[in-house]
Formats: sequence, structure tokens, C-alpha cells
Amino acid sequence: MRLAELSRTTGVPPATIKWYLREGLIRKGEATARNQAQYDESHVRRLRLIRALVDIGGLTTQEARDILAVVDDPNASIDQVVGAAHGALARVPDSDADPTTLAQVDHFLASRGWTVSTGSPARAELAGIVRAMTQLTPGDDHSDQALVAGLAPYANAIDQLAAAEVEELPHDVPRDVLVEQVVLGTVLAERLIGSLRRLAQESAFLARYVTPSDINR
Amino acid sequence: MRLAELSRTTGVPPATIKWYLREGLIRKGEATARNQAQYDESHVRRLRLIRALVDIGGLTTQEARDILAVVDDPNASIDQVVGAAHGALARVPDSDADPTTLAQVDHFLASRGWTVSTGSPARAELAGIVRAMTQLTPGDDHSDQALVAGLAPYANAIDQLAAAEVEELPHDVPRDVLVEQVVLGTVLAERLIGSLRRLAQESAFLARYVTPSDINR
DNA sequence: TCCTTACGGAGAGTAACACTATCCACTCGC
DNA sequence: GCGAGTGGATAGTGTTACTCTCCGTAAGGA
Repeated sequence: MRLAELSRTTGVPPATIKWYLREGLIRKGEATARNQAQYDESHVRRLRLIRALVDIGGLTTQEARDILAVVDDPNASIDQVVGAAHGALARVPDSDADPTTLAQVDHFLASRGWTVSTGSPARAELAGIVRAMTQLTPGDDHSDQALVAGLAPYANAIDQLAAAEVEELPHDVPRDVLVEQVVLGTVLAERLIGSLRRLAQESAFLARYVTPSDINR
Repeated sequence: MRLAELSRTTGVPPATIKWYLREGLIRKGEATARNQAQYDESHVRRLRLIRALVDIGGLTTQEARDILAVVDDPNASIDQVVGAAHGALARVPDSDADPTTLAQVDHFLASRGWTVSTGSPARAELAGIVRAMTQLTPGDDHSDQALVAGLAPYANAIDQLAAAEVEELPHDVPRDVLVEQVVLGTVLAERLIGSLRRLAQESAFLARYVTPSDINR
């Protein structure tokens, strides 16, 4: 398979594939001459993975490259792969989180029995979200208890989900397939959950207010 | 309050506030002279809302502006506000979704009893996600039943969540406060769920593989 | 009153990102 | 033998979200 065919089967323009090659997101094809190279199914798969990460997951190509580097490293452990994916998904606030909010978040995590490293991007992100929500939500009960109670519905749903997800992880599968599935399960499933939630919301709103106004973009 | 103070209390640079004014994301302050204007708490609040939508929600300023226009329109209904937020959150694929996947998605929605409009951005987004996952997941059972089964854990968790969220919506509150809460509940909660899920995942992985490797970005 | 500082408004400039277009020497396939 | 196509490199483009600079004016202290 040459570049043009690779482009045709994946729908990615040739110029973009060349650029991905330069950026190191995909491996070079096997050279058959000075200006000819052969690509195979692994390139097709990799290209699809990149597009999924970028188009659906919303990652930058830099972030995708960083994750793929870990995926490709045969010595990287599963939690390193997960860590790379988590790092790319978190929107960590620029400024240091305010310590009060961070303490509240830690209190919440402890109440859930969730143990995470202090450097966890998701922890910093959550602190930023909680801070913004606190500032923008009327009502003045900003106690640790109020936070734990407010997040309870979300945390309950997630606890339930996490159990189901862990069970689904295949275990009799080669490492490269597994890590790819882990990345997909981390990055794509986050968007999946979002769209499902919006679908459920839309349905609930349509049911509540009988007028079915066409909700278009 | 003048521009500099508005900048100081919100942490948004003066030049950026000026730009938001030009772009129509915030209303002008009340002019007290040719080159003096007064801003108030509503401007502070609006600025915080914009930053939350953009920094946390990941919306573009265009999308934030579109949502805010609906929020500000006193004749807009709640589902129009929700629709605007959903439109901004969905990553709808450029090309038309392939009809087979769309049919599968509709079958899944029907199996859940979720009724949504055919123009729903979330429906198109879900089709794109399902398509990408199907292409990238080993195993060849791409039947409608397999999809319903595969999405079941997610849909179950979300059904549980949606019920709790609807209950939490305040109802004895002025319209402008309510619509703002709906926007926050739609946009910020999506990121909230993501970060909670990653936290739960990280905790689960730390627990499973005893070695607590520091997961940094 | 003068004078320094700050103000708002407008336009141009900038940095990052993700491509996209052009050019080139080469080579495959008819 | 020759034209379309190939891989590789470099430069250019469009978008986004600011950021800088300038200007005439105004506020507030000396």
C-alpha cells in the first residue's frame, strides 16, 4: 500500500499523512526505493487511532503523539499509559489552585475512599471546576459536607460505572492491543459519556415540556 | 467599579475584557463620561461565567457568545438554552455519519426509551464515536445487540444520574438565575464527570497494581 | 493650575495550532 | 520514453484568542 492508497482507505489527505510522519505520529513505511514506501494495516489502524483521539477525544496532535509514544514503548506499564491519557484529558488551571478548594477536594476524595497521587492532573482539574462552580452557584454553604453531598450523585454513578469498566478489560490479549484499548476506553469513553448524558437530558426535557421544539444547532 | 478593578477582581487582563466587550460577550459598563464607564457585580459574574465556559468547558468564545445570547434573551425557553449548550458541546463529525451506524444508534436510543430529535447534535456525535470504536475494537460482533450491550453500563449509570440531576434543579428561582444554572449544569458538569471518572480510574489502578508510581503530566 | 496617571475605544500585531500548497528529484507502469 | 505519481522538505494559510500600541480624554494629587 502506498501513500495515496493509505489516504484513500482512511480518508486522511496525503498532505496530512506526510505531516503526521514528520511529526512522528506514525512510523515511516518500509522503503522500497529512494522515493517509494510501503504502508500496511498497522498504518491504517494507527491513522484511525490518531483521528479518533484528535477528532473525537479533542486532543491536540502533540498530546496524541505523547500518548502514542507511551503506547509504543514496550516497557511502559498500563498505569503509565493511563497516566499519559489522563494528562492529556485534564484541563489543569494555569494558576495554582486555591488551597481551600484543594483541601475540600481532598476531603471529598477521602470520603469516597479514592486514593490518588497529589500530582494527579484530574485532582487539580476538579479543584478548578469546584472553585468555578462555588463562585457561580447561589447559596452560601461552601462547607466540605455540602461539597460531598453535591458531588454524591455524580460519584455514585461513576463508582457504579468504574466497576463495570474494569470487568470489561480483556486480559488474555497481547500488550499492544490491550494498551490501545485502554487509551480508547479512557479517551473516547469520556466523550461517549458526555454525548449519552446529553441525549438523556434532551429526552428528559422533551418529555417534560410537551412541546417538541426542534433543537438544532 | 472601573475596568482596572473589574480586571483585578476577576483576574482577567484588561485587554481581554476590552476584547470581550468588542465581541459582545459582555455588556458595556454604564458610561459616566466619554472615556469612563462603571461596571458592577453583574459584569464580574458574567466574566466568571465566560471563563468557566471557556477554560473549563472548553468552548470557543464564539460558542460561549452564542450560549450567552440565548441566556440573555428573556423569551428563550429552557430547552432552547439547553439546546444551545448541547450544540456547543457536541463534536459533530464533518462528514455525514454512515447510515448503518446511525441506524444502530437509533436502535440503541429506542432500546433505552430515549426520544431525541433527528437533528440532535449529540446523536450525530454518538454515531461518530460508535463508528470509531467499532473500527478500532477487536472482535467482529457489530450487531445492534452488541452495541446495546456494550453501552449498557454507561447508559445505566447515566439514567441513574439524570434522575438525580433533574431533582436538583431549583424551581422557585428567577429565570435568569435558573438558565445560568442550567448552562453550568450542562457544560461544567460534563467536565466534572470526566475528572471524577479519571480520579476513580486512577484510584482503581493504584489499588490494583500496588506500585504507586507518581503519575505526573 | 499643572501634571502624572489611568481610562475607553479602535486597529494592528502575535503566537500557537493544524494543516495545505508548492517544489523537487526520482521512479513506476504503461 | 514519458507522464502521472511518490516521498521528502520548506513555506504558506486560515483560525482562534488574545495582546500591544496608539489616541484623545479625564481624574486626582501637588
